[in-house]
Amino acid sequence: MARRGSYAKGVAKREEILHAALDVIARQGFHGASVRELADAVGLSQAGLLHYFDSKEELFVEILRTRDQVDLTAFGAPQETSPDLETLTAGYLRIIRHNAEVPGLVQLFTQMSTDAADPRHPAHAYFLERGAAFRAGFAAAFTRAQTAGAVTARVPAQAIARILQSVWDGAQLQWLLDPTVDVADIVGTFLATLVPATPKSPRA
Amino acid sequence: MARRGSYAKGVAKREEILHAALDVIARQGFHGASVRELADAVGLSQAGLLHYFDSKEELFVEILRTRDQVDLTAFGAPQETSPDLETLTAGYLRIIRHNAEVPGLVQLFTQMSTDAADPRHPAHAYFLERGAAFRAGFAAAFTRAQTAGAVTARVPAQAIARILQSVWDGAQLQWLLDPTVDVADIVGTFLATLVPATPKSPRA
DNA sequence: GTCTATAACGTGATAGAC
DNA sequence: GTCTATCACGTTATAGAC
Repeated sequence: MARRGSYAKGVAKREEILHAALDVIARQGFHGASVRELADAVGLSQAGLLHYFDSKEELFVEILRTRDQVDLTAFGAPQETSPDLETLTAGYLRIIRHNAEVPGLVQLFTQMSTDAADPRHPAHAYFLERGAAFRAGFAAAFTRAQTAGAVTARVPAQAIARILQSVWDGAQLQWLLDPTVDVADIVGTFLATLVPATPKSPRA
Repeated sequence: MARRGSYAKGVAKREEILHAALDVIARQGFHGASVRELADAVGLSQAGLLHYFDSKEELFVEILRTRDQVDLTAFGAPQETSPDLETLTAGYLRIIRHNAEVPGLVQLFTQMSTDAADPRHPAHAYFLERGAAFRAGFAAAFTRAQTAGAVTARVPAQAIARILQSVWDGAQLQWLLDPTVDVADIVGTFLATLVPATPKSPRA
């Protein structure tokens, strides 16, 4: 079936490694983990682990990619049709709340995102694309919410999406420093801020 | 004069080193800099530099402390009396715009703040205190602005201050990844969002 | 495909001369 | 106070056996 006999198995093993790594980091945390540590945790030697990935950094980006995929299918909004703002935020708030259970993954994500500032870093493109996709999804939802009068039209939807991304990333930074910080609460409060004072259909 | 002959000179040299380091990082950038690199740039040997600081991490926190002090006196709002929101934001927006000229310092700050998630990290307390002070200043200003009707009263001033901090930190993260991002614009836009649609003294 | 062993390097920190 | 020299360690990556 596959082009070469061992190719499919190699891919499957790679996938298995990534999910195992994800699990280990989620449960045991991430303390600037080295390839060796991760290899031990996954049940391989360091060289054995690097057999499947070109470098340490490539390995870690793949872990983050796997995580996005897992989270989006587990907690995210359905992607087929472009969802409305409520559905979209509900999905992301589930992800955000889940993140509070896996500090190691958040730490890995944050650490990588600062390292990836260098354009030559293997994760650079990943973070750019991820951010753009996030903003595009929300910009569309905000635009529709604005025409419905559910979100302030004073500021362009694109700008609101960018601010939302900032709030999320920044709040996560604060949470890492002080675990009593509630990221979902901060993001939720910000979203509440966007509802115009006088809705289209007044009640009072 | 001083208690011990060499004490005063030691402190002065320390100060001089910190300002020189600040300058070097601002101009040449920060690429996960080692003590050795910084020592070279400052004109000392690695051991010579560490003579003034207990460890690498202590050195870098002191650099950040020095930076805060320099920035606040150069661009910040006067601290004697608690400033109003406009003065406070104007000062911080100057700092934010200045940051765009010194990416190395922003990188150092961000990198340290993720490393400092560990409570045993020497910079941990620094970041907690800095964040608390930032929020306290803005919470007071927001409270006053709320009673004046200049800022939405729908959300507590404390929460707004926390969101503002998130916006700043998060936008900076995005800027590091993509230098075309305008941090001051994002923060400014967020602040504009907070002005109630219908002010106390209506014009239209 | 996975291992052991090791290369090649950079790091922070310290000892000791001057 | 500042240097040179070096220690002790951890890192990623690779070579080569099996």
